[in-house]
Amino acid sequence: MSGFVPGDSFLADCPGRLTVELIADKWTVVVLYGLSKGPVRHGELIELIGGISRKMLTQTLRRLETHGLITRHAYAEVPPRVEYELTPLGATLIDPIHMLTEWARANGDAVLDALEADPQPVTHGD
Amino acid sequence: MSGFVPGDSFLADCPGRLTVELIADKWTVVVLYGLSKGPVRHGELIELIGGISRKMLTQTLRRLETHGLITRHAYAEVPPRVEYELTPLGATLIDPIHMLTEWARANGDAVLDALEADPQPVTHGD
DNA sequence: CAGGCTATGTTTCTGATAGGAACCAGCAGG
DNA sequence: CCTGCTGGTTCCTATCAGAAACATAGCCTG
Repeated sequence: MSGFVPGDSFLADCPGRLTVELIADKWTVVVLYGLSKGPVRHGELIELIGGISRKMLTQTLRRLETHGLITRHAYAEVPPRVEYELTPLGATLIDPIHMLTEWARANGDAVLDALEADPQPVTHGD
Repeated sequence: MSGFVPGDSFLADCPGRLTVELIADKWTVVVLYGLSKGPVRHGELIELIGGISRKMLTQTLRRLETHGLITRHAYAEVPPRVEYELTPLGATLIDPIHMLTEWARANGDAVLDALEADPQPVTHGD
Protein backbone atom coordinates (compact mmCIF):
# COMPACT_ATOMS: atom_id res chain seq x y z
CA MET A 1 0.00 0.00 0.00
CA SER A 2 0.99 3.57 0.26
CA GLY A 3 1.59 5.45 3.47
CA PHE A 4 -1.45 4.41 5.41
CA VAL A 5 -1.00 3.18 8.93
CA PRO A 6 -3.76 1.25 10.69
CA GLY A 7 -4.84 4.01 13.04
CA ASP A 8 -4.63 6.62 10.35
CA SER A 9 -7.28 5.27 8.10
CA PHE A 10 -10.92 6.13 8.18
CA LEU A 11 -11.15 3.86 5.17
CA ALA A 12 -13.25 1.26 6.90
CA ASP A 13 -16.46 0.77 8.76
CA CYS A 14 -15.99 3.34 11.47
CA PRO A 15 -17.79 6.44 12.75
CA GLY A 16 -15.51 8.70 10.76
CA ARG A 17 -16.21 6.94 7.53
CA LEU A 18 -19.95 6.88 8.11
CA THR A 19 -19.85 10.57 8.93
CA VAL A 20 -17.95 11.36 5.77
CA GLU A 21 -20.61 9.54 3.81
CA LEU A 22 -23.22 11.61 5.61
CA ILE A 23 -21.85 15.00 4.63
CA ALA A 24 -20.11 14.07 1.38
CA ASP A 25 -23.34 14.53 -0.48
CA LYS A 26 -24.28 16.90 -3.24
CA TRP A 27 -27.06 18.67 -1.38
CA THR A 28 -25.73 18.27 2.13
CA VAL A 29 -22.65 20.37 1.46
CA VAL A 30 -24.66 23.07 -0.26
CA VAL A 31 -27.28 23.16 2.49
CA LEU A 32 -24.68 23.38 5.22
CA TYR A 33 -23.05 26.19 3.31
CA GLY A 34 -26.41 27.93 3.10
CA LEU A 35 -26.78 27.68 6.85
CA SER A 36 -23.28 28.87 7.61
CA LYS A 37 -24.27 32.51 7.98
CA GLY A 38 -27.06 32.00 10.49
CA PRO A 39 -30.64 30.74 10.74
CA VAL A 40 -32.38 30.40 7.40
CA ARG A 41 -35.93 29.53 6.48
CA HIS A 42 -36.96 26.64 4.30
CA GLY A 43 -38.10 28.88 1.47
CA GLU A 44 -34.99 30.99 1.71
CA LEU A 45 -32.85 27.92 1.25
CA ILE A 46 -34.85 26.93 -1.79
CA GLU A 47 -34.19 30.28 -3.45
CA LEU A 48 -30.66 30.59 -2.12
CA ILE A 49 -29.50 27.19 -3.26
CA GLY A 50 -31.33 27.05 -6.53
CA GLY A 51 -32.11 23.77 -8.21
CA ILE A 52 -33.07 21.80 -5.12
CA SER A 53 -36.60 20.49 -4.78
CA ARG A 54 -38.60 20.88 -1.60
CA LYS A 55 -38.48 17.15 -1.13
CA MET A 56 -34.73 16.88 -1.28
CA LEU A 57 -34.27 19.92 0.90
CA THR A 58 -36.57 18.60 3.61
CA GLN A 59 -34.94 15.20 3.38
CA THR A 60 -31.46 16.65 3.66
CA LEU A 61 -32.44 18.90 6.54
CA ARG A 62 -34.06 16.02 8.38
CA ARG A 63 -30.96 13.91 8.05
CA LEU A 64 -28.75 16.69 9.35
CA GLU A 65 -31.18 17.24 12.19
CA THR A 66 -31.23 13.63 13.31
CA HIS A 67 -27.44 13.64 13.21
CA GLY A 68 -27.29 16.64 15.49
CA LEU A 69 -25.80 19.09 13.02
CA ILE A 70 -28.75 21.46 12.73
CA THR A 71 -31.88 22.35 14.66
CA ARG A 72 -35.33 22.91 13.30
CA HIS A 73 -37.50 25.62 14.82
CA ALA A 74 -41.10 25.69 13.62
CA TYR A 75 -43.07 28.76 14.64
CA ALA A 76 -46.77 28.08 15.18
CA GLU A 77 -47.85 30.79 12.79
CA VAL A 78 -49.90 30.97 9.68
CA PRO A 79 -48.50 30.73 7.13
CA PRO A 80 -45.97 28.47 8.81
CA ARG A 81 -42.44 29.62 9.41
CA VAL A 82 -39.60 27.20 9.94
CA GLU A 83 -36.04 28.17 10.61
CA TYR A 84 -33.02 25.94 10.47
CA GLU A 85 -29.82 26.66 12.28
CA LEU A 86 -26.51 24.98 12.83
CA THR A 87 -25.95 23.41 16.22
CA PRO A 88 -22.64 24.04 17.96
CA LEU A 89 -21.51 20.72 16.57
CA GLY A 90 -22.70 21.66 13.12
CA ALA A 91 -20.96 25.01 13.40
CA THR A 92 -17.62 23.24 13.69
CA LEU A 93 -18.25 21.99 10.18
CA ILE A 94 -18.23 25.47 8.70
CA ASP A 95 -14.48 25.59 8.35
CA PRO A 96 -14.13 22.33 6.44
CA ILE A 97 -17.14 23.18 4.29
CA HIS A 98 -15.77 26.61 3.53
CA MET A 99 -12.40 25.18 2.58
CA LEU A 100 -14.15 22.91 0.15
CA THR A 101 -16.32 25.63 -1.33
CA GLU A 102 -13.39 28.01 -1.55
CA TRP A 103 -11.41 25.40 -3.39
CA ALA A 104 -14.31 24.86 -5.76
CA ARG A 105 -14.68 28.57 -6.32
CA ALA A 106 -10.96 28.93 -7.03
CA ASN A 107 -10.54 25.84 -9.17
CA GLY A 108 -13.96 25.39 -10.68
CA ASP A 109 -12.91 26.86 -13.98
CA ALA A 110 -9.83 24.66 -14.18
CA VAL A 111 -11.91 21.58 -13.48
CA LEU A 112 -14.53 22.38 -16.09
CA ASP A 113 -11.75 23.30 -18.46
CA ALA A 114 -10.16 19.88 -18.05
CA LEU A 115 -13.52 18.32 -18.67
CA GLU A 116 -13.86 20.16 -21.95
CA ALA A 117 -10.34 19.20 -22.98
CA ASP A 118 -11.01 15.49 -22.36
CA PRO A 119 -13.42 14.31 -25.02
CA GLN A 120 -14.10 11.28 -22.89
CA PRO A 121 -12.98 8.15 -24.81
CA VAL A 122 -16.36 6.52 -24.19
CA THR A 123 -14.88 3.09 -23.74
CA HIS A 124 -17.88 1.03 -24.67
CA GLY A 125 -20.12 3.74 -25.95
CA ASP A 126 -22.71 3.33 -28.69
CA MET B 1 -31.91 36.30 3.38
CA SER B 2 -28.95 35.99 5.65
CA GLY B 3 -25.52 37.40 4.98
CA PHE B 4 -25.04 36.30 1.43
CA VAL B 5 -23.88 38.87 -1.06
CA PRO B 6 -24.24 38.25 -4.79
CA GLY B 7 -20.57 37.62 -5.53
CA ASP B 8 -20.13 35.51 -2.45
CA SER B 9 -22.47 32.75 -3.34
CA PHE B 10 -21.59 29.60 -5.17
CA LEU B 11 -25.21 28.73 -4.63
CA ALA B 12 -26.14 28.86 -8.28
CA ASP B 13 -25.26 27.42 -11.63
CA CYS B 14 -21.59 28.25 -11.71
CA PRO B 15 -18.29 26.37 -12.03
CA GLY B 16 -17.82 26.37 -8.27
CA ARG B 17 -21.18 24.82 -7.63
CA LEU B 18 -20.72 22.18 -10.31
CA THR B 19 -17.33 21.36 -8.89
CA VAL B 20 -18.70 20.98 -5.40
CA GLU B 21 -21.25 18.56 -6.77
CA LEU B 22 -18.42 16.67 -8.41
CA ILE B 23 -16.41 16.04 -5.28
CA ALA B 24 -19.20 16.11 -2.70
CA ASP B 25 -19.89 12.48 -3.32
CA LYS B 26 -19.69 9.48 -1.05
CA TRP B 27 -17.01 7.62 -2.98
CA THR B 28 -15.22 10.58 -4.49
CA VAL B 29 -14.08 11.91 -1.14
CA VAL B 30 -12.93 8.50 0.01
CA VAL B 31 -11.08 7.79 -3.21
CA LEU B 32 -9.32 11.13 -3.16
CA TYR B 33 -8.34 10.44 0.41
CA GLY B 34 -6.98 7.08 -0.65
CA LEU B 35 -4.85 8.75 -3.29
CA SER B 36 -3.59 11.47 -1.00
CA LYS B 37 -0.44 9.61 -0.02
CA GLY B 38 0.79 8.83 -3.50
CA PRO B 39 0.08 6.57 -6.49
CA VAL B 40 -2.17 3.65 -5.70
CA ARG B 41 -3.28 0.69 -7.75
CA HIS B 42 -6.86 -0.18 -8.52
CA GLY B 43 -6.82 -3.29 -6.38
CA GLU B 44 -5.11 -1.48 -3.55
CA LEU B 45 -7.87 1.08 -3.49
CA ILE B 46 -10.47 -1.66 -3.37
CA GLU B 47 -8.87 -3.16 -0.27
CA LEU B 48 -7.93 0.16 1.25
CA ILE B 49 -11.34 1.71 0.95
CA GLY B 50 -13.43 -1.32 1.74
CA GLY B 51 -17.01 -1.58 0.64
CA ILE B 52 -16.60 -0.12 -2.81
CA SER B 53 -17.30 -2.26 -5.84
CA ARG B 54 -14.95 -2.38 -8.80
CA LYS B 55 -17.62 -0.74 -10.88
CA MET B 56 -18.09 2.26 -8.63
CA LEU B 57 -14.36 2.63 -8.15
CA THR B 58 -13.66 2.65 -11.88
CA GLN B 59 -16.54 5.02 -12.44
CA THR B 60 -15.35 7.40 -9.76
CA LEU B 61 -11.76 7.28 -10.98
CA ARG B 62 -12.85 7.95 -14.55
CA ARG B 63 -14.84 10.97 -13.50
CA LEU B 64 -11.91 12.37 -11.54
CA GLU B 65 -9.64 11.69 -14.47
CA THR B 66 -11.79 13.49 -17.00
CA HIS B 67 -11.99 16.42 -14.61
CA GLY B 68 -8.23 16.63 -14.40
CA LEU B 69 -7.88 15.67 -10.75
CA ILE B 70 -6.08 12.37 -11.20
CA THR B 71 -4.07 10.55 -13.84
CA ARG B 72 -4.33 6.93 -14.87
CA HIS B 73 -1.20 5.03 -15.76
CA ALA B 74 -1.72 1.57 -17.20
CA TYR B 75 1.42 -0.57 -17.45
CA ALA B 76 1.40 -2.97 -20.37
CA GLU B 77 2.13 -5.96 -18.20
CA VAL B 78 0.46 -9.22 -17.47
CA PRO B 79 -1.37 -9.33 -15.21
CA PRO B 80 -2.28 -5.70 -15.81
CA ARG B 81 -1.16 -3.00 -13.43
CA VAL B 82 -2.85 0.35 -13.27
CA GLU B 83 -1.82 3.16 -11.00
CA TYR B 84 -3.78 6.26 -10.20
CA GLU B 85 -2.21 9.44 -8.97
CA LEU B 86 -3.33 12.94 -8.11
CA THR B 87 -2.49 15.64 -10.62
CA PRO B 88 -1.04 18.91 -9.32
CA LEU B 89 -4.57 20.28 -9.45
CA GLY B 90 -5.91 17.28 -7.61
CA ALA B 91 -3.16 17.60 -5.03
CA THR B 92 -4.50 21.00 -4.04
CA LEU B 93 -7.63 19.19 -2.93
CA ILE B 94 -5.79 17.23 -0.27
CA ASP B 95 -6.04 19.98 2.31
CA PRO B 96 -9.81 20.44 2.04
CA ILE B 97 -10.34 16.69 1.94
CA HIS B 98 -8.16 16.16 4.97
CA MET B 99 -9.98 18.86 6.89
CA LEU B 100 -13.20 17.06 6.16
CA THR B 101 -11.88 13.64 7.10
CA GLU B 102 -10.24 14.99 10.21
CA TRP B 103 -13.52 16.55 11.25
CA ALA B 104 -15.28 13.27 10.63
CA ARG B 105 -12.69 11.37 12.61
CA ALA B 106 -12.96 13.80 15.50
CA ASN B 107 -16.74 14.17 15.53
CA GLY B 108 -17.91 10.88 14.12
CA ASP B 109 -18.81 9.53 17.51
CA ALA B 110 -20.79 12.64 18.40
CA VAL B 111 -22.71 12.44 15.15
CA LEU B 112 -23.59 8.79 15.54
CA ASP B 113 -24.42 9.47 19.14
CA ALA B 114 -26.93 12.13 18.15
CA LEU B 115 -28.42 9.71 15.67
CA GLU B 116 -28.96 7.14 18.41
CA ALA B 117 -30.50 9.73 20.70
CA ASP B 118 -33.00 10.84 18.05
CA PRO B 119 -35.48 8.02 17.57
CA GLN B 120 -36.54 9.67 14.35
CA PRO B 121 -40.26 10.59 14.57
CA VAL B 122 -40.89 8.74 11.30
CA THR B 123 -43.36 11.28 10.03
CA HIS B 124 -45.21 9.05 7.66
CA GLY B 125 -43.45 5.83 8.38
CA ASP B 126 -44.81 2.34 8.55
C1' DC C 1 -69.22 32.51 3.54
C1' DA C 2 -66.63 30.70 -0.57
C1' DG C 3 -62.44 30.75 -2.54
C1' DG C 4 -57.72 32.02 -3.05
C1' DC C 5 -53.23 32.99 -0.88
C1' DT C 6 -49.39 31.86 2.11
C1' DA C 7 -45.22 28.53 3.54
C1' DT C 8 -43.94 24.02 4.60
C1' DG C 9 -44.15 19.38 3.86
C1' DT C 10 -45.74 14.94 1.85
C1' DT C 11 -47.29 11.82 -1.75
C1' DT C 12 -47.01 9.77 -6.30
C1' DC C 13 -44.88 8.51 -10.35
C1' DT C 14 -41.03 7.92 -13.36
C1' DG C 15 -36.29 8.12 -15.02
C1' DA C 16 -31.67 7.68 -13.35
C1' DT C 17 -28.29 5.57 -10.48
C1' DA C 18 -25.87 2.43 -7.20
C1' DG C 19 -24.64 -2.11 -6.08
C1' DG C 20 -23.62 -6.93 -6.66
C1' DA C 21 -22.30 -10.80 -9.33
C1' DA C 22 -20.96 -12.79 -13.38
C1' DC C 23 -18.26 -12.39 -17.38
C1' DC C 24 -14.12 -10.86 -20.50
C1' DA C 25 -9.21 -10.13 -21.87
C1' DG C 26 -4.56 -11.82 -22.09
C1' DC C 27 -0.77 -14.13 -20.68
C1' DA C 28 2.04 -17.22 -17.26
C1' DG C 29 2.47 -21.58 -15.09
C1' DG C 30 1.32 -26.25 -13.66
C1' DC D 1 -5.85 -27.29 -21.24
C1' DC D 2 -7.22 -25.37 -17.29
C1' DT D 3 -6.46 -22.13 -13.58
C1' DG D 4 -5.17 -17.77 -11.76
C1' DC D 5 -3.99 -12.92 -11.60
C1' DT D 6 -5.74 -7.88 -12.39
C1' DG D 7 -8.47 -4.44 -14.25
C1' DG D 8 -12.66 -3.53 -16.36
C1' DT D 9 -17.33 -4.15 -18.22
C1' DT D 10 -22.07 -5.94 -18.67
C1' DC D 11 -26.48 -7.34 -16.78
C1' DC D 12 -30.07 -7.10 -13.52
C1' DT D 13 -32.45 -5.24 -9.75
C1' DA D 14 -33.32 -2.35 -5.64
C1' DT D 15 -32.94 2.12 -4.39
C1' DC D 16 -32.90 6.98 -5.02
C1' DA D 17 -33.53 11.62 -7.10
C1' DG D 18 -36.53 14.86 -9.33
C1' DA D 19 -40.88 16.98 -10.81
C1' DA D 20 -45.40 18.03 -9.98
C1' DA D 21 -49.59 17.68 -7.56
C1' DC D 22 -51.82 17.54 -3.19
C1' DA D 23 -52.41 18.64 2.02
C1' DT D 24 -52.70 21.91 5.84
C1' DA D 25 -54.57 25.78 8.21
C1' DG D 26 -55.51 30.08 9.05
C1' DC D 27 -55.89 35.00 6.87
C1' DC D 28 -57.65 38.14 3.38
C1' DT D 29 -60.62 39.40 -0.31
C1' DG D 30 -64.83 39.67 -2.67
